[in-house]
Amino acid sequence: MSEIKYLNALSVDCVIFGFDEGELKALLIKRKEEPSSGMWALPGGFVEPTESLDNAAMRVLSELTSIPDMYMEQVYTFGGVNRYPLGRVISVSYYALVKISDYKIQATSKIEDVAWLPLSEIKELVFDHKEILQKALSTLKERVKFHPVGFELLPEKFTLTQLQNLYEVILGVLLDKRNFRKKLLGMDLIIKLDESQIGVAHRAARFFKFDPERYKEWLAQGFNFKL
Amino acid sequence: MSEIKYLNALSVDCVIFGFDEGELKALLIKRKEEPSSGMWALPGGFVEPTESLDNAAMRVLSELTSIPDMYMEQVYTFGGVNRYPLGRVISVSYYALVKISDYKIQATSKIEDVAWLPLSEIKELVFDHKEILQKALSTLKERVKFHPVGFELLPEKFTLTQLQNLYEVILGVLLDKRNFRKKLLGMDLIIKLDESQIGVAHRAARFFKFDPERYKEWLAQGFNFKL
DNA sequence: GCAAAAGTGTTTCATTTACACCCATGT
DNA sequence: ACATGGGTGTAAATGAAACACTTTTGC
Repeated sequence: MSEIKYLNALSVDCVIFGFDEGELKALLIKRKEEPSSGMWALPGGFVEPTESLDNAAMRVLSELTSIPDMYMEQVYTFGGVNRYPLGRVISVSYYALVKISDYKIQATSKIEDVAWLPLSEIKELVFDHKEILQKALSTLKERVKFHPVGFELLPEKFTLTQLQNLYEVILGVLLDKRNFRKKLLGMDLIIKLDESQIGVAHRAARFFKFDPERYKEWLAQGFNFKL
Repeated sequence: MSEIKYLNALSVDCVIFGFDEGELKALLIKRKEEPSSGMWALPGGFVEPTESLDNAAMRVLSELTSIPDMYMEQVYTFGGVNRYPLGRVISVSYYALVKISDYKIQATSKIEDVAWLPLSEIKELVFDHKEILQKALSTLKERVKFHPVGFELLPEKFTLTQLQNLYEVILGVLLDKRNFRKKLLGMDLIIKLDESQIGVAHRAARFFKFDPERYKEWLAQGFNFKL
């Protein structure tokens, strides 16, 4: 560790998750440049010598979206020798959770196309990006079992059915409606609002919001989120 | 991502955990070179352009110990701009679990001293290594709750009291002896041997070993290790 | 009035917790 | 015989799982 010996290229790649139409989606870009022009890829970029990894990840996100302070977490660092075809590049991966309704694209010149793709429809990505996506998803799954981060994916006001649906999609299981509601209401984490859906062709659902105080507590200490 | 733009120095740092005399310990080296000569540090080294991150971590371990195939897992990547005083170095951290009885030092010329230090006695480490150690420990804590990795720290044959003691030390809680035994024996994970302690000034404890088949199952699927 | 989703309690079962005494061995 | 840790079971409480019908709204 005394003399700096080798230099390596270092990138960050971000898996940006959103929840929309009952599906979990990722924000992908279609590459405009070689290698692998025309394929879908995770948003990413090289780490500049003067920025921390977290800052690099935030920069990548803000070049693409205009969302302030979204939830973001480092996932894993991929360092296979041949993961990138043009030379050795190590990738530090992050995932971010965004309220998809807040989302606004800021297209940049390098990018041909940007889209929210449902995870179920993502077949192939450039390089090892599919593997990075899988790892981010499994990290999210683990995280969501014990910390209330799933809420970052919902709008400010949401119904209990939306919330249940979100957990079902992330965890890949079906949950019992009554047990789910019992558990969540018992956690004192959400607050019932005086507002309901309008214009729906069935009984209107109540909206809820999070109690930010309790949210912070649960986020720090974790819980046993067995539903 | 198309042209490789910036180069960064990249190191791996390893937190090597061992369990001995009822304590959790880490294998540290005393630096012989500047900067911070004479201070304790995590074993680490620069990542060579031709090796994967995992290989770099294994190389660091094998330069120090002669243990084949120990349990190893990536923890986190530290990329603060000023974490290393002589220039920008990003550190990918790993933790390893070793059966301390197997351990044999292979001193190298650069190292002044190598020692197993109990975590409770580790006050200060070079650079941000203390932070890396903390992160590795909290990752281990999380891991051990749902996967049977703690067993990697024990010798082939162990007593239930040793096992309980290990969990108590890692998790930082006291466990009930009867409940602990009930749970573990019910998991079908350990096998009672026909061998007991000898020469102890009290009733001799039975030795147990792991069932490697079940061990692999539990390792893959995880469990809810609420003790 | 019909379709579609919202909302609501109770019982059963499994898991977790709390708890205290006798046993084997070396000195 | 005494000190030291090994080994064992039961009851109470908590948490999870299973389960079906009524309500509200738009068409």
